[in-house]
Amino acid sequence: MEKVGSWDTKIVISELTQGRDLANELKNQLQPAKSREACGYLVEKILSSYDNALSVLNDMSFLENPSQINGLLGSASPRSSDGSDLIDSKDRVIKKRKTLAKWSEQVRVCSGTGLEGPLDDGYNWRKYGQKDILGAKFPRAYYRCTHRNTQGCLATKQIQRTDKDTSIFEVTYNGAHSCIQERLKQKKENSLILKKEEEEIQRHEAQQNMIILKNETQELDTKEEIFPSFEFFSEPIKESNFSANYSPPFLSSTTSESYNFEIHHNLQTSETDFSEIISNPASVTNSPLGDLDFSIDPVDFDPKFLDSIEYF
DNA sequence: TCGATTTGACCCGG
DNA sequence: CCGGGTCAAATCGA
Repeated sequence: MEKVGSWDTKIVISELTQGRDLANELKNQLQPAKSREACGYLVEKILSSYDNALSVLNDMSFLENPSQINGLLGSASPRSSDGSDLIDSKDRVIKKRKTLAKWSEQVRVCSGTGLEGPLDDGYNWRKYGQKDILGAKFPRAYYRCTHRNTQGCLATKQIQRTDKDTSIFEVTYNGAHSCIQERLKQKKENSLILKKEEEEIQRHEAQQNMIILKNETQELDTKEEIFPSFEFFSEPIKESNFSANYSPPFLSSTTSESYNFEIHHNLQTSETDFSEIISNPASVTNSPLGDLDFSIDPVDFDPKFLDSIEYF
């Protein structure tokens, strides 16, 4: 394929849209199924994946259409020769901030699921800060890729528990991973990190509400209710490659508690830094969905997108 | 001992 | 000046 014009993009969008609709239909069909929890998880992941892909493609089709670029960038200032900087009204060169691909998710973690969703997104993160955010009940935690120094990976993420529903976490990802990670090894570590994080949030909440937990048992019970288990869900799912005969071991131990899972993707590439995403094959799996084995294969994925870069 | 986390200080853009 | 984001020394813990 020589290049991907808006017509080709429309086809891709159309195909993805159809796939999403079909997955939706599948979701409906699976309602009475016994293993609804597992199916629901898979279907939600499928849908999220489609949403992500569509978001990317929709943004790209924006960029392919010059008449829409002004709307996207506002009344853009003239650019300097290399296109990387902006020039203000007094002809001063303003270094354009290097913006990385940015997207966010809202993840609900409910009783009985043990689902941490993108909180365990298959990458090694190192916490480098935590801030109390004005007007927010819970602090925001800042993470960067563990391989920042060793591999120069610039990916970061922020995690913050939402005010209204304490079971929902807002996870904002910044930048694409350029690192190669050991995926299996890190999962247990992540689980430990998350447990600590949860404990910290609990502590913070307790402080804020001036609640003194009368005994340790009560505290443990509360933790158990929100994050009953980090590991048992994600481990088998991710390594099962979603084979048809896969039977999640946790289902037998899961009671009648409903599988309550909600994930919302909000992909933003506020500026034209798609090269951040596209040029790096590893970044294809940078999405929080990247831990899924059915994520788009970089080999099949790259050529079209690389061709489309020429429009940027 | 060494890598990860904590946390107050610092930086910087609005 | 304020608030969000990052730095880095102290601390933790495996």
